[in-house]
Amino acid sequence: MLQSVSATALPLAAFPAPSVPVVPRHRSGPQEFHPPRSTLFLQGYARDRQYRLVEGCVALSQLLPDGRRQVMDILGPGRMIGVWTSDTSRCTAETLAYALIEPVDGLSAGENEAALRDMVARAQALAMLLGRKTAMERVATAILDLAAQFVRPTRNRRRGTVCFHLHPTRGDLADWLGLTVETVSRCFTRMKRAGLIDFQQPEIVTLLKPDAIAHIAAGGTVTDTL
Amino acid sequence: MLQSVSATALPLAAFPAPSVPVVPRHRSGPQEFHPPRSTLFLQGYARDRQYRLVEGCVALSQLLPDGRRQVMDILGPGRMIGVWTSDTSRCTAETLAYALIEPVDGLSAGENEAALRDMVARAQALAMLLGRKTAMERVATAILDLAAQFVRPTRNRRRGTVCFHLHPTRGDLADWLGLTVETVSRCFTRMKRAGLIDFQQPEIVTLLKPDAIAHIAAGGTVTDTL
DNA sequence: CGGATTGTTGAGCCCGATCAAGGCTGGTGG
DNA sequence: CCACCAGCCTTGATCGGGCTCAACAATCCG
Repeated sequence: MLQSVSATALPLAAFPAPSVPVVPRHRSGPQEFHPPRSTLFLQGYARDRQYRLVEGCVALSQLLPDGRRQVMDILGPGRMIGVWTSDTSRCTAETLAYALIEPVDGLSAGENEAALRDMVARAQALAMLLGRKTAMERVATAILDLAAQFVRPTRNRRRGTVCFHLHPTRGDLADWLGLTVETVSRCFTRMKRAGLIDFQQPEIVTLLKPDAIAHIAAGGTVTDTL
Repeated sequence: MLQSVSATALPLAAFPAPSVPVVPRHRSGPQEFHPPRSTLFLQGYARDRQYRLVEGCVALSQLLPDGRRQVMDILGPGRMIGVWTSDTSRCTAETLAYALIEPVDGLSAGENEAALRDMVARAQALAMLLGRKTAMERVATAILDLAAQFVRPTRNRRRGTVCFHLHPTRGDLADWLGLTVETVSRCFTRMKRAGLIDFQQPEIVTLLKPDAIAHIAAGGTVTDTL
């Protein structure tokens, strides 16, 4: 039976890491290559058609009739596409970079459930972010998540710094984080000026102080971390 | 293979109706009765322990270390509790009214997946609401969802009006909708003054113009609907 | 009755939206 | 080769929706 226990605060500040294996398995068809900004529209596909993103970046989003957009997730290599298929969840999937995907069939019921639970966990993390976090916290959380998904093996880097390719545009990030382009841009600028991140082109981002960024994502202020 | 299709705007304004049957099945244990405001803390339970809410109301929420709360869902009769169990999703479940729950075991893999997909769909609907909707739209959406879940069979009612018991407090609603108590209260007052809803006690709400409320939830303004 | 909890209402402020302008980059065609 | 254009990004100025702070009413319960 259910019991009453006092709630313990868990690390819910960040997006949960996927529990599905990143190592490709269950391949059952030829890989497909899609150019950036192409729409992989998933609505109406049979339930058993699932893909794994091998390389690249895909955004899942929903559109309101009046054009307002909410990005539900940004997927990096190893993540599953199409688990949610069937008509219960209607997301548009769009590539944000050259994307290589491979069909994955024959997942066991357990693997399927695990993938679905990951989606629930990430959707709830997004809800927490959208409902209760400030703009800086949202951007910091997003940067950490994307850095984890898109780290590129770097060399000659100072200890503790991480460099990654930021595939989504400022506009995509805004639609993901419930903000506007301008606010996202301003947050990036602030973090850059604060010495937490660096970027010459807007797409190549280096985390200079990952811990400080995590601190902000968890609710600390920027000036705190300076 | 995935194909490129133009996106059609679907009715994503409202919370999706659950696809799991509301009719009790798979009972496998004695029903349990819980008083209002008792915490059914689900973290750490074995995966196979699931419940169905027979009567009453339960809120699922997450807490940030600093105390900020995000309610992830409000469950009414027929909804499943514990589908998400395992350590991927950490929600606190709290009764908002006297709640009668019954253990449900032996769900088929398909039923389990359907329940999980419902959760994903509702979590994404919440993300859309939190990221892209105004306060009035959020409250209108919430009222419609709760009305659908908690309609009480009424008599002597004018056609088209719906009366229901609103179990969550203004504070619970605020934590669900990403607002403050004051804003929620003001939205209720505005809708009351606009003749869309009515309530004598804050907990017994009558929808006077459900269509107009749906119109607001979909993005229309209040003065539009007057 | 007094205290606690919840709901309502008002006044003022602030964070992030909106509006506007300009810079940078990449692609296309002359 | 450069001119032109279309996106994307940045930055500034201003606005406003919802938050904060505060006071008070209503209800419940001991």
